[in-house]
Amino acid sequence: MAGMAVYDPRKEGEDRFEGFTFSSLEEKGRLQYFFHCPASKLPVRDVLNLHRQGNKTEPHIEIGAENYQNRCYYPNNILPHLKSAERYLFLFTMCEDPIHRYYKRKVIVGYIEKSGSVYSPSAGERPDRYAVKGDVRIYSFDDAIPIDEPPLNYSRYTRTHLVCEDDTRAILGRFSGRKDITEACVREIQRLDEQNPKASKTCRVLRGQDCPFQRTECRRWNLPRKAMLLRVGIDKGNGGVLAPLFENGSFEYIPIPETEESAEERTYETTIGRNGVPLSNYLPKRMSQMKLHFDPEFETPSYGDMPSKKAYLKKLNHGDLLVFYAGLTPYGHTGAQEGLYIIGYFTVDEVVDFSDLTPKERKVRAVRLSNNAHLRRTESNDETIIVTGKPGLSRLLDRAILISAPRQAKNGRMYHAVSEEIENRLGISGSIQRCMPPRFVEGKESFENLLRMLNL
DNA sequence: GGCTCGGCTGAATACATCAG
DNA sequence: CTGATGTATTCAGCCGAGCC
Repeated sequence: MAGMAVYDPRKEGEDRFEGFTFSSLEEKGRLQYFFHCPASKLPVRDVLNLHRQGNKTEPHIEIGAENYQNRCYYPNNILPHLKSAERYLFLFTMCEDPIHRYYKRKVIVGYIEKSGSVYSPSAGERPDRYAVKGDVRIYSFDDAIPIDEPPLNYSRYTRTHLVCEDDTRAILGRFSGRKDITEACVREIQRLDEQNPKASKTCRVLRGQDCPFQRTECRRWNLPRKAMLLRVGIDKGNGGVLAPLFENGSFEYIPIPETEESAEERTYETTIGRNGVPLSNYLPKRMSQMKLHFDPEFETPSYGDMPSKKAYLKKLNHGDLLVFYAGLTPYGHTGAQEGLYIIGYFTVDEVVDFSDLTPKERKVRAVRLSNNAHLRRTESNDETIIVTGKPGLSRLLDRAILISAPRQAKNGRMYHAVSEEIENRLGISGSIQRCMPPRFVEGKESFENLLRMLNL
């Protein structure tokens, strides 16, 4: 009975393992409290130390553990749980989201289904401990279960509590069919942790230590990533010409003209390209005085759009790639082909949907993102969606990367389709002449090929 | 076999402490 | 003062030894 499914760098058989139970478990459990991070609407631990109780590492949902890096109610709750036949460690917290109906209420937001333990020897300030480990499920505050209401009716001052079989059934019943948001929570923890200095990060690896789960089970280090390809810049329908591709593979990124009222003052004539001459040099005369719709812009960096692409952009997560391609045509040489080329990318920091924001938040964001063409427009920005890139991991390329090949349609006209080589490497295909629908590069192999193409 | 009692265990709770 | 934590204490329930 004891000693099953235990990871331990030391030898097994020590009497400290005696009594841990991982088999023949019963359908019951107990509560375990954690601090909710007030900076998040998701039920994640207080990574940022906003409760002044330390940068919380537990529950360590990345590997489905509690007490992995630090002790928390260790002798009173975790050790008895490890010894007991209880299957579930129910995680509950005080909701700190001021606009949620459960604000300042203690609610159960998920559980760990016990299947083993992890021993961690003491290190510095961190005493040695056993963690509970198992599959974890986390649910949103909307789906959370208040502990002081029927059917539970526990005291609102509860710290630890056993959960009998009836209550366990009731809790699992309430959660069944609801969406497990563990992955979103891991991404949120990752995002929040970036604000912490190295010594305060809630991941051992980021603090400079080894973690035996980094390459295996840790969801933080094994999050699926994807890329979205989006056509941008001037094209034949939007100006009548394509941007220039020079003989050495460099190019100009030429934004489309601004058609709305805007605070933008730059024109094609006043904007000097990377090649040293005004952008208007590459365009018909009639366009010289037109203002630019500089989107994407690589300074902040940011990319904005209106509702049409919203659903696609909202699929992007922190750490995903937003890859921009444009139509380019050889300029002053014949050593390359006219076609579609990757010209730059963002490593996504945030996707901000202005319709989710309060008017006050909108104002704050609009100031911070004032480099973006959509926020320079005079009209209201309530429906705008903005993707911000991580500075340093987002750039306009020096050399464009060809991704298309000409193909003949049934009616005899030529169009740009994904070249066979790119089809094999990135797993996308068909016409990419139009920006809609945007193509996604998903799957580990395709994504890694893309990273290599971008030298990432 | 059945009953008593004492010791052990673990859940609940009281206490001390600390920080906003 | 409030709310949270770690630790100490209490107390109820269980189990087994020992006795009739």
